[in-house]
Amino acid sequence: MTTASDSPSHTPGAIPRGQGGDALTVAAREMFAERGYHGTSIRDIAKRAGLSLSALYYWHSSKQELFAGLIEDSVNDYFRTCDAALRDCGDDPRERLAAIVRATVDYRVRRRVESTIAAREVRNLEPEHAQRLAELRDAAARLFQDTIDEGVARGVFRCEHPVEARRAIQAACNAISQWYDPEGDVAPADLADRYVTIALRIVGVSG
Amino acid sequence: MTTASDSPSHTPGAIPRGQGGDALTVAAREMFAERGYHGTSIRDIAKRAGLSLSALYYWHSSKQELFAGLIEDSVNDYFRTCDAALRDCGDDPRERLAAIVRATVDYRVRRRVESTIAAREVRNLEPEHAQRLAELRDAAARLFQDTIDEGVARGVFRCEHPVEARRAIQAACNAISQWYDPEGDVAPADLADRYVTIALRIVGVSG
Amino acid sequence: MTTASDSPSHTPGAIPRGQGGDALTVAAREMFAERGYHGTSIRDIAKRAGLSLSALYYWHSSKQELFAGLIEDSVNDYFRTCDAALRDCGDDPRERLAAIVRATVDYRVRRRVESTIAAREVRNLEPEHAQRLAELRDAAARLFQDTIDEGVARGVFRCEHPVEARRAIQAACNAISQWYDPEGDVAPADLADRYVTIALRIVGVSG
Amino acid sequence: MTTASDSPSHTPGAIPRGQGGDALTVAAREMFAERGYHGTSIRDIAKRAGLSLSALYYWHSSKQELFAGLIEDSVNDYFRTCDAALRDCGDDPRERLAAIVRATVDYRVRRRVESTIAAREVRNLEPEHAQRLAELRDAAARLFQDTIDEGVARGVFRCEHPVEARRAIQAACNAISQWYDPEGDVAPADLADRYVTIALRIVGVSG
DNA sequence: AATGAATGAGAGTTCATTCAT
DNA sequence: CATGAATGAACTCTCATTCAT
Repeated sequence: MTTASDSPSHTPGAIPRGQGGDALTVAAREMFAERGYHGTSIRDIAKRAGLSLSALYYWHSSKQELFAGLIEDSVNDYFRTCDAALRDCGDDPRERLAAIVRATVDYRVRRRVESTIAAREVRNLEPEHAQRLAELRDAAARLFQDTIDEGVARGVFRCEHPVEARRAIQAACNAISQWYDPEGDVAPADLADRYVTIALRIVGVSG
Repeated sequence: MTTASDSPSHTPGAIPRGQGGDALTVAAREMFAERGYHGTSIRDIAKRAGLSLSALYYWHSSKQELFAGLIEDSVNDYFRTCDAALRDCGDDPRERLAAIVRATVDYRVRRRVESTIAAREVRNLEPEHAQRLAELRDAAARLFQDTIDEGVARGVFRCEHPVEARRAIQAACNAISQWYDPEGDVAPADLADRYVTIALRIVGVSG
Repeated sequence: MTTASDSPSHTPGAIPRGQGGDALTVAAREMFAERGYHGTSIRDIAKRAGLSLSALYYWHSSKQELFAGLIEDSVNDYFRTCDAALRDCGDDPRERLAAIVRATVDYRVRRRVESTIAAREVRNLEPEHAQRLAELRDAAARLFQDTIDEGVARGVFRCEHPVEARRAIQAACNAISQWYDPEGDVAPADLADRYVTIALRIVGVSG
Repeated sequence: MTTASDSPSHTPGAIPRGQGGDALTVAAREMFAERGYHGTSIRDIAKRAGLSLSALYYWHSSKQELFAGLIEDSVNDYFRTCDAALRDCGDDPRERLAAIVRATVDYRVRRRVESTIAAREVRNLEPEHAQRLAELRDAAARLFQDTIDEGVARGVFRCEHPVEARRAIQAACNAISQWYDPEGDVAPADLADRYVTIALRIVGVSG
């Protein structure tokens, strides 16, 4: 809950919630999503947050740190969501795959904006952060892959190219944040159901 | 075949191939893909092309024009590929969906680099170009959707949510350019086969 | 007295006198006069002001704004000077013409530098500012013309071509800033007397 | 009649009239007048002349040379005009002053465009040309001044400040090119008459 | 906890000019 | 007589960042 970006980066103890710090991350999230990392200037962010440029530097030590904080925050959220979903379910591969898909859809809908940033702007992370993100990305891929492979091994999934299957499922889920309209008429839970069906079909479980 | 970006932007007739103009588009393509639009400076592009900054301006009237040219070129290629594929096939929805998927996979592999650019950097196109690209994007979606809907109508596809099906298929195919390794051991044709299978499963045709 | 160009262009209230902002307008005035608008680079201005290029952009939003500010300032000064002169004099056309000529000479001597800029560099003003300046120019012409016409009507001026008379008087006064040497031996007040005589002769009042 | 700018600057023998060379000087004259020296690019000139950039360099060795040629041409014209006028008149100061004024007005109307350039853009001449122009300017001033002084000495002019008188007369005449409209309804000859009257009044000869 | 003033580096773009053909 | 291709320097302007207050 307490994230790096809520407290001044150089005095990491004090947590003045709800003030300037928050406005900045909100503004940064929106603008990075709209215009990308290089397309967004730190002045623009400060202006949209209604603060001075110097105030931004009080809360964040650099543009990169502000940016990386957003992404890290969001990715951590994803893993917490996955963990929670898997904790509450048995060991049947169908059930497990469904849980992961549901967690992914949920995340892509709930964190639509940061999600888009993380997908498109990774290359702008400095090596340090980039590597950590790459590891998390791999971890997510393994989560899917292990479940699929296990299903194939147990004979409940019928799937000649499990790697492609995993890629297709992930790609489909990840794309959601690019088109989902929170004001539209498909509820997140319904959407999750539909993507579970799609995922199961891809691994050869005809719904 | 003859593309806008091969000739000086102010005399759009002549085609001096294999010269400075070409080197520039090649360099631009690579760098935009690696670092994005705003992350790439036109000095970098000129340097990689082995030309001076001013030479770039001899061939292209602006960074934007160079950028938009690349994307337009690539997108036109996609549509030519689709058209050709559909021309050579019957009217069975399975056959048609397979043809479109194959064309899409082919394009995403063949034009891996521009493809990534087009997907991630649309927002950096100026309105004029952006709109044209949006229209083409819609046209591509319709190509998929119409085929799927027809399949459902004829009863050969079994698919409760054809819009999500289309989105999943497109997302899966589009993602290819993000991970495909031309030096890897999966031939494009094989890859296409695997994605045709995935697509058909998504629309309820159990391969 | 307080002019737009003394405060950062984006917070047009505060007036930090005697600081960087002032140095810039001083430098700009001199250089624009010496080399003209296009002949003066913004780097030159910053250097002469002893500031960095970026500091200039802290105080002024663009070269044009800095330029237009100078001119506007100076032209406003002219009109204040004329108004004051006319307020303190009766309604005799001779007295009034003398007052306007005196105000004009005074201004051309006092604001020698900007005066030259305004005369030679109008065409480099962007439409918006240019139009406002044109209107002020017309107003000045009318000030002279009305006085002359009234003198003719009352029979105190003898003048067959009052428009040419006005043009000649204005041209003569305006040219002063091109040759006047503040270190020379003609005091501004004496100069004004001489030009009053010339003006009156032009309208047929033999001094 | 044959001027420097009509023949290629590096092969000063051949004179192919009426072709590219002429178009260039015409275009240059217009653009320098409209936008000033620094505001006019050599590309703009070539384009307006309907020639390529390289063609311009065939006819002129540099932007400066093209520019200086225009001005020199025009100033020489002025002196030829003055000489002719003075040759045809007696030695009465009134007659001589009238002749010079007439020549000046004639020139300012006939060579309106270059005239404006010469007045406003001298500072952009390189030292070499600038000095020559300054000398000519002085010569012109002397022409007026000598005549006025002679008139005063002979007692036909009544004029306490003959230098200011000269400046006023010159300024009035020179300004003509800034406002004269060749399509207006004042014929050059009439205009000259009016300015002769003005000049004589300035030196105390009541018309 | 926040600001106003300043900076150096680098952005995209245009300039006058050259030269082989 | 004229062109197409190229260059290096300079242009206006924006960037992320700093620091005294």
